[in-house]
Amino acid sequence: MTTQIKPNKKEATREKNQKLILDAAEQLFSQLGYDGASMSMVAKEAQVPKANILYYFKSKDGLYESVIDRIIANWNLGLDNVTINDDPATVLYNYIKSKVILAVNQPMQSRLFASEILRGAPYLQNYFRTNTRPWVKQKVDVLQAWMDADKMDKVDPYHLLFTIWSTTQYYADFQAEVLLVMNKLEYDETDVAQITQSIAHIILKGIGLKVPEQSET
Amino acid sequence: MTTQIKPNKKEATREKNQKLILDAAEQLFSQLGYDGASMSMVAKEAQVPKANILYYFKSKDGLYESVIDRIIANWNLGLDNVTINDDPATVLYNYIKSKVILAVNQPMQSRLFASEILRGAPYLQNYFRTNTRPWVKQKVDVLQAWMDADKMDKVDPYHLLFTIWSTTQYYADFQAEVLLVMNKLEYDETDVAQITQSIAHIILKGIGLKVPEQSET
DNA sequence: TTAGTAATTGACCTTTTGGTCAGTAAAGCT
DNA sequence: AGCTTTACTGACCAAAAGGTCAATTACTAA
Repeated sequence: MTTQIKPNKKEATREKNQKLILDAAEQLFSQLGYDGASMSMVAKEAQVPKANILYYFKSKDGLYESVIDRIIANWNLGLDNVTINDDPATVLYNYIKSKVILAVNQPMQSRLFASEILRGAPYLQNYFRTNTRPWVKQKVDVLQAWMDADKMDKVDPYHLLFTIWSTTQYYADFQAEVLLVMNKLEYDETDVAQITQSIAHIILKGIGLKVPEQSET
Repeated sequence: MTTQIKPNKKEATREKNQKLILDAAEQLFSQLGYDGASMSMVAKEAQVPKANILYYFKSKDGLYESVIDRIIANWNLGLDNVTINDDPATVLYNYIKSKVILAVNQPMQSRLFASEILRGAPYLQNYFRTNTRPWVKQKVDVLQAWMDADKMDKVDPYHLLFTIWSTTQYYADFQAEVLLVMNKLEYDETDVAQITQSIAHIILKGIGLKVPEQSET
């Protein structure tokens, strides 16, 4: 029937199993941290023999690294293709909004990163150096250009970025605290809008911008 | 010489040893997390036999709880005794400043809390319910009163508090990332002022306030 | 002093950890 | 079909985990 190049049964099952394992590992690592999650737990969760995991991923470290790599692969840093000609308010508003949506709807990835950074980022050091740092540098340049053109207040662009990251990720990483303090069991549909609104108001006004009336997707 | 009630040598050494152990545990737990730090590591770090730790603190859980309790004991939530008559700008500016100083100078405690909350706050649930929540409620009321009196913008007071917490704690919890992105080895003396300035500018202006000229200690 | 009590700890135990390996099953190829 | 090679996995292992306990060492009070 299918004459694909490689519908190898071998590769097929391998990929299927690897996905199973990575999914389980991602969940457990983000929930319990690197040390808190054990290989046997991952095996049980993925319904795969433990030795199979070691066969695919050499070691626990290897598995952990693969989990991180996979997250990074589709970890859209957002804010791409921004230029000096764009409107700061619109760009930043949309960025904040997308980060809040991510935090509320997919907190696991954010938490995995958080626990990794808390531990001193042993596995992310390289990623930060070779990817995040240049990416940040570029955004900082755009922000600086906007400031120089008096399109927004002059604040330290690095700290502005940190402010956006911290405020938005907070709702993922510290979800337990937020919910406890607000006496809620979980976020509801209105929360995303509410959070976005509050953060955007404070930050945008805080740097001399106005929250745009209508946002684009 | 001393006629104190209880200069028992017993109690003296017990307290001394307990402090030794708690110090070591605090450092290790905040560095490696609950699962990452082992009893033998704590024993070695505190230069005390492992069985002694178990003798004082029943179990690893007990030790961990004691560490948390001790931190909470002198964890000044700040912002105390605030009333509607106070000046919002001054109060919030000082609060931000004190949180930044804490984040930069004593990041360990913040990180321990962070890793605890990341795990779903198993040991802090009760604390949040019985302490933080009422505390927050009270501050929220004051903020709301300020807003009603048109002393500041009307934003959700909960999210405003979260914004202050997240932005300031970020420099403790995500220190590794901040330093990597900014290409620094460690924070220097100018950073505290710089960070405070940036955060205060954004947040205060963001809620319709002005950064006070001169701050009080 | 000394008896009584509490503090201390070395040795030991069980369970779990990450990891190996030899043997078996399953493709793939001709 | 038969042979080669790769994929898989149950059984096993040493190390480290948290925790117990009986024996020893302080203190304290009389």
